[in-house]
Amino acid sequence: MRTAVLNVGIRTVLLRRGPSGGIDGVFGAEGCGVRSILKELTARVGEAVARLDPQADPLVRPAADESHGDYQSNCAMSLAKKLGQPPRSVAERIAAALEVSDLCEPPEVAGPGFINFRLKADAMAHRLAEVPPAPAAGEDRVGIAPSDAPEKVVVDLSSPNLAKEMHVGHLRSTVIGDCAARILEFLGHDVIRENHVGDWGTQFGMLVAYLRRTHPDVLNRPDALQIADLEAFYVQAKALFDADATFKRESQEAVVALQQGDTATRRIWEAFCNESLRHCHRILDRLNVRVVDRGESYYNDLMPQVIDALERDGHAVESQGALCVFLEGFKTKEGEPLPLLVRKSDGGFNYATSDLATLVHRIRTLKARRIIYVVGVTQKLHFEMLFAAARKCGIAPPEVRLEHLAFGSMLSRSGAPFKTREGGTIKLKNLLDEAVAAARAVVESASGDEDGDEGAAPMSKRALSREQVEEIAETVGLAALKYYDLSHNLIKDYRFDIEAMTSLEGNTAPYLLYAYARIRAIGRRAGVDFATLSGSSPILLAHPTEQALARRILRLPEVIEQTGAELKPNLLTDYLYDLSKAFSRFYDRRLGVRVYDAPTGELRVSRLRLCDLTARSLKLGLSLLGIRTLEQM
RNA sequence: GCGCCGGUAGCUCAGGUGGACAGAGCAUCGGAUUUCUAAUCCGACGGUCGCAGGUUCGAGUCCUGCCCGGCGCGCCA
Repeated sequence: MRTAVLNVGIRTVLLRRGPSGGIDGVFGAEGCGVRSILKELTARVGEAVARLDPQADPLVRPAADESHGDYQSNCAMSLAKKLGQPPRSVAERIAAALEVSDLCEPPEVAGPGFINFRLKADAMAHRLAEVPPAPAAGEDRVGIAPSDAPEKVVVDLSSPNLAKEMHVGHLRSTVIGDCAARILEFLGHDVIRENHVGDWGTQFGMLVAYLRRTHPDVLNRPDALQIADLEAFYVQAKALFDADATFKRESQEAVVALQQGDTATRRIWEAFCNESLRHCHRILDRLNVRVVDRGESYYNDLMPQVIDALERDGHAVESQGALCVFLEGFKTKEGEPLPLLVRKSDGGFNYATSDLATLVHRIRTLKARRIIYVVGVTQKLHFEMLFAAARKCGIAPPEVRLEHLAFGSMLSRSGAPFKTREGGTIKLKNLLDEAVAAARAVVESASGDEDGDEGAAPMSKRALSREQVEEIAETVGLAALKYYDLSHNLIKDYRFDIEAMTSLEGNTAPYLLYAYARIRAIGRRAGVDFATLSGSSPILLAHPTEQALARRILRLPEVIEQTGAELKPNLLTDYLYDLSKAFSRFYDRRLGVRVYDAPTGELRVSRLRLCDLTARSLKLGLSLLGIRTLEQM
């Protein structure tokens, strides 16, 4: 699939070559300075290579080793094999046919047949100078244009069960799904964030019955329902259910009443779900995650229609009393065909039923062209079967992309399952509090010592009030949690390590947030308004650290694009860390350059603009991860 | 049993369709320095990329077998 995506991307660029000879790619809209250099070079190499083989992939990528330049093309080697010619001579011919003098030094052929590109400093400077200033209000795109081929995308994220409180198991889906949605939105797509909450099933009969007993006034004032501890409420109801036969009967009757649409029962159920959703949104608000709530019950009426149609069309057949869709390639332990069960032998519906109905709704009503399920890897088989069944039954036509964005589990620091000492689930709220507390300790220890240790003097000028510390701790703590999650390969399990994630050193949110705050402080101290620094004066890239920083800033469009194409957030986190390290070197007193006391006024403005572009790139990148920045730390 | 996913430096992890000596952070050790927010920068140390074969000019990456760990495998979600 990855190959297909890349091929499509390349073809798109080639088709879009404008009369000017420039590439109006995803990042090349008029008036928006920064285009993806990777795309542009890919197009240029593609044109040169096409003379030898129209099918060949230009294989342009950032240089593996900076000593070889900024970008490299690896296409000559494989092409040479195909043509039966020496790879170096193929590379020489491609290099000779290339027209890249506006961007790069003359390309060099090296090693077995690599073609190396080194960007010209003035080309980089020119591109950076084209980036428009940040808008006074609203989103700063840092000069990156949105896609001109927007798609309707559904991201299925978070999706807790309303019977209980959100727990640590919901963190990854929420954070990863939000990140995917943000990146796709930024790229210009029309994203619907579906919070597919569990609001139906036998447990809700029990909860309704328990609510009747504990909150007799709920019917009179359903909106006033408050349950302080949802988890405890569930546990108490369950205990009574197991111990009390009368209550058990009431619960079962409530289930039936719910299914039959009994008004009073449904009002109680609704009151409970709304209260539970309020709990969810307290957490989602805190995480700054926006969703559309649409519970499983939303599909109640649709399910029988969908299933009846499957049965009528012969896609689903009865087996051992259950209605099944048989699919090729799936087997049971015994080697028998493994079907997807879409209706239980008791006539009831299950997970697969509601997922199929949900797909129908998303494709036919919401008109989604791409549906991304952000769900743990343990459900991989389920989604493979679901997708296969949806294809087979014609619910999902070929042009609709179905993706399971699978992620591994969050484990405890020791590598064991992440549970309380008693083996219970950990509430998500408690986890957030723990991260914020750890961040508070870090911020307090670094923001000037009230105990008055040796180095109090330099810190005193940014001593923070209690309120400021709280605000910073909240932002840093949640950022640390999200960033740590997103900076790992999604498919793998990872260990929850509060110290590592809140550390101020290394590839962490606190490091990046500090880097950002530090750059903003430069602007404040320099007494300039970055918004007015544009245009008039040039960007000068003479010093090696200036050039290194420029290179990093210019990679932002291609990194965002690739992160969105592959849905791998750690590509973006790695980039942001690399960018801020490049800034630290640029700003280093020994190996870097002077900024606001630069030798000339022109250099001062140029360097301040580099600071501004770095800060804006960091802010944009972090915002796509769902992380807020701070002007001061 | 079958299937899927992992196994990379002491630790935590990156490694785009096979490509240039396998990268980073932490930890450890050494250096810079009284500062443009040092919450920094530079350097060193550290790896038979689970094992064994194979394909290839070239394999952490592809193929086969095996070892270890995790997950999943008909009426839960």
